[in-house]
Amino acid sequence: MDKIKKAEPIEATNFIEQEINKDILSGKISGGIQTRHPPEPSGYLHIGHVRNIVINYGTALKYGGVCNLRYDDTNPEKEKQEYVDALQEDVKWLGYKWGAIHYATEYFQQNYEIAVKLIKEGKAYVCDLSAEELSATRGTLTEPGKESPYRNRSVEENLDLFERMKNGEFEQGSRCLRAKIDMASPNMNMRDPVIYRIQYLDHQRIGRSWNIYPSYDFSHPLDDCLEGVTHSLCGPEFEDHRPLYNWVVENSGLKNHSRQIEYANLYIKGVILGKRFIKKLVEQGKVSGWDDPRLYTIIGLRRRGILPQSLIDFVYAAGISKSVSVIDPAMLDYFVRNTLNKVSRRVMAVLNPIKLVITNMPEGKQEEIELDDYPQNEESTKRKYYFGRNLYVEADDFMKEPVPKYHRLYPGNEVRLMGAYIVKCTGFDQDENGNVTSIYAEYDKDTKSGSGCTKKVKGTIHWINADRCKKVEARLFENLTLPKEEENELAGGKEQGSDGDVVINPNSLKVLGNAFVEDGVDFNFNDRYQFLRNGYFCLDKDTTADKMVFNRTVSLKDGFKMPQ
RNA sequence: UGGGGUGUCGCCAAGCGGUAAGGCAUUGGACUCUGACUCCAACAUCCGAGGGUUCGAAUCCUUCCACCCCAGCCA
Repeated sequence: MDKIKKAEPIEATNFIEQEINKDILSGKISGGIQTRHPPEPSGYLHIGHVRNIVINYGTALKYGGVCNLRYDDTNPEKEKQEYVDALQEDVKWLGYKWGAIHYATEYFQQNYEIAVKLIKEGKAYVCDLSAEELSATRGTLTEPGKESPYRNRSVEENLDLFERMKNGEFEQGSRCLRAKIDMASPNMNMRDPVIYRIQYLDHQRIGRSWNIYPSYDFSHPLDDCLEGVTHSLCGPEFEDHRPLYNWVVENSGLKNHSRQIEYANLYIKGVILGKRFIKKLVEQGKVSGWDDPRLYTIIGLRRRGILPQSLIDFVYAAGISKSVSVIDPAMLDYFVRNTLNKVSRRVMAVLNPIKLVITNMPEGKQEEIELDDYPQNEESTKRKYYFGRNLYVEADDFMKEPVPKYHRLYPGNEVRLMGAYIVKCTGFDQDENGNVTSIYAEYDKDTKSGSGCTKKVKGTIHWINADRCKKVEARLFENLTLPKEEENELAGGKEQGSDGDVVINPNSLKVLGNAFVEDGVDFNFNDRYQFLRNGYFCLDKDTTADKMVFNRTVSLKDGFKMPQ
């Protein structure tokens, strides 16, 4: 805004910054850098939009400039106040600050005046062709279009007709205002594009105050210039629109000229991002809502427990270019873990419990031990916990007959119970189906953690004291969709259409209702936890007074490959 | 088959005429009371293909190929 810093070239990290540097060096830009974040409030933002946000706010920030949030709300047919509100929350959560909030609808009067100016200069005309007729005369990719019979109306007639459009005298769709450019242009966008349409709709912000609405191609460049935007950064689909953008800017009579630069969208392999696809999943009840933790909407990622810094790091690491990028989800996981690793409190939780009885520990005896809250930090707070006779360990941490390189519990083997003692497995019980029902072990009193014990064992496992625990629900997630082959198999060999119907991965949500956590830990919504050896977790909003629900944000990287 | 854009390691991505950065993934190994983290090492004789210019090209020229976007009174 008024405190924009005069821009200096910076060390460019991508082609957009290179272009901006050139503009500064060539003197095209004399003041500060200004960008805009122009979402249409027609849906929830997803991880692909995070790139737009990072680029627009982040670039302005780097140059000491400003980025305004401008709602591109020129189509009331698709927009809702619900989305307007959600958008701001998402941007705030990501940690970016806008210079000001604007709405495209704020500029309607100015847009209108410029349209009138264009008419007076013979650069725009009212066309009476129907949408179908207009489409039929636009030509094709290989053939030029035909000029509209209304193309050469007099300025007076155009002015009168446009005024009457504005006054609501004509039926919706009966007339429109078109820019007079070139019906033979190889660029379809330049074939006398529609710049104003009649629309009688209740707009979420301005109600029924306007009967005519400018199209994106007309309002966007104008609003950029009006607002003082220097660089209008947008998606690749607008590349073809750039000549039109420039045409509007040059003919607007506005002094500030904004420059449009396009960059590629961000996709993640196997992740559903299309607005209509997500919407369909929500409507069909295949997910619990726009904030289902399996969705890559910003609210979904947030609910899942991902921290904004991870998203920002991820976007920068992925880079910004003009080529289509489909990123490996493992890369996102890496940055999610990387952020979480630094801030998460370590606690023990057993997700798939199996009983472990320490036979040489007397019934009823509870021995105090000490656990680090943040062992990854130099300084860590500690908490008390108790070792006893009746414990739970992870079912995965026991095998009747070990596979090679298996370092956990099996008859005869010793492992360390984290923070407590080394125990030796002495036996197990199983039911008639061979399912293990309990494990037996003896602990070695000379091996208490922190006692200076020098004995080493290959495996250390986490555990929960059955007399000192809380039962909770843990929700584990996998990708919503499966790789194509598996998906087709699930669909009975039928190829899935692209109509938005997807086969959901049956394992995309696993609810473990019999999980246990330490009873001495006060869990809260703002903190992040690493359930040791199980992954990063956070409290879900479904938590109630008597049941805590945890989402696994992401698992830990698992270096052990179980041989088959 | 018109126009616009893109093609560099499995996935991203630097490189802008001087002889292939980096990240993720992967693979070894060290460390480890998380098989995590961290650390160290390996990982494109080659830049979509062919031809040309040059002492020298991923970078320049040329031909070809592949993929993406555009025919809303959507954005």
